Amino acid sequence: MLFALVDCDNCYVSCERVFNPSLEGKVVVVLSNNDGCVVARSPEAKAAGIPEGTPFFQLAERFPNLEIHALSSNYTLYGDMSRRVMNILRQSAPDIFVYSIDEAFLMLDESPLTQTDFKRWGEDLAARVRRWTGMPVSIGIARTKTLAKMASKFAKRYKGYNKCCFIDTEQQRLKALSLFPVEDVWGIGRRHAARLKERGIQTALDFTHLSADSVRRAMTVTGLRTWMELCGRDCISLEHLPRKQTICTSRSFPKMLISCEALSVPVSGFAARCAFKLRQQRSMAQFVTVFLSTNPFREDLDQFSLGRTVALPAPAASDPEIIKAALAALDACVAAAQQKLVIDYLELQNEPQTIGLRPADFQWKRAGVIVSGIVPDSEIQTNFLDIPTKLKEKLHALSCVADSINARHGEESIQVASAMRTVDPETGKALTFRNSILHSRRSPFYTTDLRDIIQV
DNA sequence: TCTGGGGTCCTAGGACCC
DNA sequence: TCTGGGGTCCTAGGACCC
Repeated sequence: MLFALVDCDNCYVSCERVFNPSLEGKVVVVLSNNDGCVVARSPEAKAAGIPEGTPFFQLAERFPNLEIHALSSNYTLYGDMSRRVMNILRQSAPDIFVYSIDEAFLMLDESPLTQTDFKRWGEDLAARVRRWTGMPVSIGIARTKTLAKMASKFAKRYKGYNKCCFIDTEQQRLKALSLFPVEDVWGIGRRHAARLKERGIQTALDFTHLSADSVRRAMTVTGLRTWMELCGRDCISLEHLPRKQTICTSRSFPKMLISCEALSVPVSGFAARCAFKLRQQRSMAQFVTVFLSTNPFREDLDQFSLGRTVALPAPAASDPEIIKAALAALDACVAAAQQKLVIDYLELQNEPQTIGLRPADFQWKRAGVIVSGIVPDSEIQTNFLDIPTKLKEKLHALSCVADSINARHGEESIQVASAMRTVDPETGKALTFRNSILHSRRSPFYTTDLRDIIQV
């Protein structure tokens, strides 16, 4: 068995360039929600030294002489382009595992009967994806997934590979390991890389020379798996549950929020979004968690973060049920935050110089909803004599109808009112958590909205 | 002024049970 | 005087990924 890892080059930037070729060869970055940080960079941006995660507002002062094209993220466009690329990959290999929006593993049959020239096959596939979608991809092929990831980095880094690197023989494996920095290995993050370097481990090859025992001690079995994969033994399984075990929707707010009332609007929206994701994977959740946190960058303000979980009476995936539980969890969060303020107040009264002072309310910068205890909806036990069960079924059916209306007429065509209680004073339109996110530099929805279709 | 979002896995340690 | 042993479950926190 061989694994091919197909990875889109600079995915978000490449999506933008497909529809706006004038960005070709320029310094381009794509920003996170609210135009916060740099999340994707063109090769030119990387070469210019722009680090990933740089706050947008710092770009101008840190790179005054650079002409930077900064775009808001357009996840609708990226998701659609990703789907097109994955469909082409699916035609080339029957067994494919989509690992993220820009990556997929392809399982390749290596039996002597097939006698495929894999290097050539990979080059053809990359060329086909490019021709049919405009997206550049790099392909790594090897006997383990970790080695395939490594191969794809070589394919990306050196033009000579013609978009595909095949690590085939034992000599090629050792050579590749010796050229590969240990911090770039899939599964070795910043922390472990720093500790390894302290011990003089620089390359992936050095890492494989450690004993299995010492790797296990320092990096647990996950590190040991990486070690074995680099040695050529396939042991990272992709038997991933197609159903996620937790689902989370969270956002930072453009402006900080204080009151429970103000928080209830985005929290309802996050809850509805989680409920939608549950229905998409045909599952239901048993628990709903809400978390809040203040702005860690504002050292002048009191910092606090907390979360509260509410158990649902029965597994659910309808908007009203998940929202109701989320609002209960939000109430619990706000009550706990109030309690913390009271304790802080009592502490202030202990010191003569702070007697009479009252701590300021917390200013919340970020909130989120997590649903957990996820079970397939086919396994839900129903009791036909139970009236609440009947009501549950109706609520679920109602949400499914809303899903199909939104699929047909666009996201947020119809939704639960508690997620849109505020109105934009300027436009008079209902404000939801999604349309209140800033993305002033977003490209059009070229592939998913007829009004945005390119005119030639 | 302005600083992202969504996941998984593993381990240690405490609570609890008989 | 002398105070066990074995197990499960849950949670928080750390580490990793894109």
